[in-house]
Amino acid sequence: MPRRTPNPRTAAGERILATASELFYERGIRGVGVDRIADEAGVTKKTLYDRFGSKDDLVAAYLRRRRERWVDWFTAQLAARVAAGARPGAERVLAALEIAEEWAQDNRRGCAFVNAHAEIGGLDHPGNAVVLEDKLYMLAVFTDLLREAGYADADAEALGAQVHLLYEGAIIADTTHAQPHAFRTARAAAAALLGVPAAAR
Amino acid sequence: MPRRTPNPRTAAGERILATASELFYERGIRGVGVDRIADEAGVTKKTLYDRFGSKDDLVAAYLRRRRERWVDWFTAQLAARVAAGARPGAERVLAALEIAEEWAQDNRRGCAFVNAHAEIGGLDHPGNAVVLEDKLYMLAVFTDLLREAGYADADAEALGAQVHLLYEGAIIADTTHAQPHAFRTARAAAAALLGVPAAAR
DNA sequence: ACGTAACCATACAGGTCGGTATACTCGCAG
DNA sequence: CTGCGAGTATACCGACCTGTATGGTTACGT
Repeated sequence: MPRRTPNPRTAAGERILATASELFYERGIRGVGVDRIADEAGVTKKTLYDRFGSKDDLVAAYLRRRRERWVDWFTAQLAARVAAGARPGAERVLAALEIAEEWAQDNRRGCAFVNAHAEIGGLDHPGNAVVLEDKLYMLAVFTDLLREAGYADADAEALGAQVHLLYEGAIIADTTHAQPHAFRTARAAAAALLGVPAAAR
Repeated sequence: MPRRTPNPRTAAGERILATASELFYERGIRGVGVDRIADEAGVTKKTLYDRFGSKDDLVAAYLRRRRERWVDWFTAQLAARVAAGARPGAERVLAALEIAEEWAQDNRRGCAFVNAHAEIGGLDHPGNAVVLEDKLYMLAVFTDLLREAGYADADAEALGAQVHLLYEGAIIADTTHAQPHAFRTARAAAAALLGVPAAAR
């Protein structure tokens, strides 16, 4: 048997994934070698391969982990805003965009999934499914927020898709420094599309 | 003197740049080595370095070339729509989004500048300036189209920035396959923002 | 007590990376 | 006719790449 069953759920596996996540995000997937990941995680390369099987699979694990973290954080933040009184519909959509802005402030390299797609998009790579998953999830977030506010299905889908474009566009405009207030602009546009006065902020 | 003055304007330099442009776009910057570029261009590596000085500079040349091509093509397409009767304001903004969609259909790997930014964004790289240039240019396209239609400066800038987010978002949603009709959605949103009925198409 | 999973350390294979060195040929402009 | 720029071919450099091999240690469950 060439290699142990890849089961990353060990202390060392956790350290590897944490290190890889940071390095992949900050320097790009192709910009980091497995040697360096193992070194910085205080682990031998053998352990890395025993836990994850291959670099490609480690990359996929990185993307899955990142998605999990984002979904958890985002969900909690949104729930907090709801608890604080954000009403269904436009208010919660704008809240979602504010949350995204807050995240972006601590994640200056932009959307990990867009970046990953730029590097592995053309290839047959286990990470690509995760990228698509994230994009579809965020699209669903917006359409669901509108559906739950009583919009008819067709309207919720049409408007949700439009807001989703503003969301994705804002991340790009923000990270590339094309627009210093990209998220504020996105909120103004979303407010207009949903027919409510734009809160100044 | 270690190396001749980098002047890419020769037949071999042209072949190198053409080959590099295709490979960089299709497989990513870090996904292509200079050896391969030289090979496929029918040129020795020495010639490549004589013409371009370094891989980083070749990457910057690729981005500049790509930008030039896009600006030329986009300008011509927009001029054609204007000649065909597209009136100032919303009509030309929607036309611009249609042109972008057409380009995207032949450029399935998405925005070369977003992709490049994902790979070199964190680094001190000569290509980064070109990326920013492209993003600021497209932002200016939309604001200028509105200014020329008589919008007050502040309105043109605010609305232009909103449409720019839709544009960037549409490219992302389209290339990642998150939204199959991303550009149509962007046009619907832009039409709503500009207060005109959305042309079905 | 024994097996086994999870780790350690070292080494190496086979290839690619960006970049340089040497030596040569061709065509053209002074 | 000579000097130079543009190109060829080949070889090399050290560093890095993903991945494997060998062998030994620790801890834990049955």
